[in-house]
Amino acid sequence: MAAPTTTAPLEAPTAVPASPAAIAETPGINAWRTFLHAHARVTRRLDEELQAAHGLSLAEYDALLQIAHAPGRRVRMNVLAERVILSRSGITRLVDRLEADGSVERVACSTDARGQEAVLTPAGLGRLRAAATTHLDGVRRYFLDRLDEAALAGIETSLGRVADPLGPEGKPTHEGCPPADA
Amino acid sequence: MAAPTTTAPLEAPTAVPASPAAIAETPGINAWRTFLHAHARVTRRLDEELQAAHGLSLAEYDALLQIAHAPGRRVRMNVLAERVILSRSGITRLVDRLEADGSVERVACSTDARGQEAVLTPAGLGRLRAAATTHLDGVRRYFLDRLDEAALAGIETSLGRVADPLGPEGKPTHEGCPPADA
DNA sequence: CGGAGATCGTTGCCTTGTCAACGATCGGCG
DNA sequence: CGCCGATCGTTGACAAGGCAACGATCTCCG
Repeated sequence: MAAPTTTAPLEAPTAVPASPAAIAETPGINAWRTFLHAHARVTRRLDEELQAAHGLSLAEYDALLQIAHAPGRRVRMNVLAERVILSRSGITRLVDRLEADGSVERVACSTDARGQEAVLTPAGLGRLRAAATTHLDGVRRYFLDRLDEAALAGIETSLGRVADPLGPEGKPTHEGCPPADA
Repeated sequence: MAAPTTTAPLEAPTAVPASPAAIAETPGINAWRTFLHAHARVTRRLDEELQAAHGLSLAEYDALLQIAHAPGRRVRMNVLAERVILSRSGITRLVDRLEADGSVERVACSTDARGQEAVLTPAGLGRLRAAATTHLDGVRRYFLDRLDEAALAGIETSLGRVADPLGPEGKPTHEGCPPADA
């Protein structure tokens, strides 16, 4: 999803003047606008770099990372979807791609015959580690280096409040199908 | 673009343990993660609401808004593209859609025969104003209300630094084709 | 003036991701 | 046990956006 950028509503349809003078009215709206802008710019950059250097999209990188961090280096499709914030079909396709280039394997879940797990292959781990360098470097350059510690802390707690509950999904993430091989 | 969510790299491929214990290593990386998460959640919500209530995507809303704020309620495709952060082809298609439902008209630019301008129609203005209510309400609920003034100010200046130059585009936005009718 | 290169908006083709629908399976209740 | 609704992952059809290429035009420089 490309990320749009602005927000403010408009004046009464008064004459037909032209003055873009009255933009900021809802207090704080500029913070929101800045937020959107920052996200759009940075993620686009990061995605480009990751793609150029390793042929991975940001979403794919993220998925690999999630799998790598999971116990047994395996994750139920299910869970992966919500961790990466993608629909189930989206995850199916993303894992299709990762499987096609050998980064991941699909195995049936031992405790639920409906389930599939995405398991990281050694190749996938290698790819991820290589990509991580690029990615973290980018995050540093575009994000971390521009902010001092206080700002980072502020962002973390502020936006944490924003990211958290946000509606009718209060379920804690249940770990799906803890692998019998651990 | 759905927005991916995580970042951290991994441990040495030690044994094959399973402990996701060592995640945060690059200092500040959590701020980044939180940032991504907050964006993904909030924009998805806002987009859904806007879509449901007015049949507008966030990008379309944004484009309408940009046009409405421009002098003469008209903007060169060109300029619109960079304001909404979309490629030129992306803007062509977005304006196609807006034109199809009568929110916008395309007119040739009087001073540059290559140029097109997107002009807001009265219908488009109406749609925008209706949508603005919904949208601002959402922004308030999901974003502004969760942050106090200090946090908002912090976000604005911090992320402002992040959004700003960000690479080889230092050109100030030139206003394209100031309309002869103003 | 005239030609070379840049810029503008559009288009074809491709990728990514969503939604709705599907078959398979799970879980609970009679 | 047997059925019914919920859940899982996949698929087909589709929307949105990017890239590369195009014709038209502009701009600058000789």
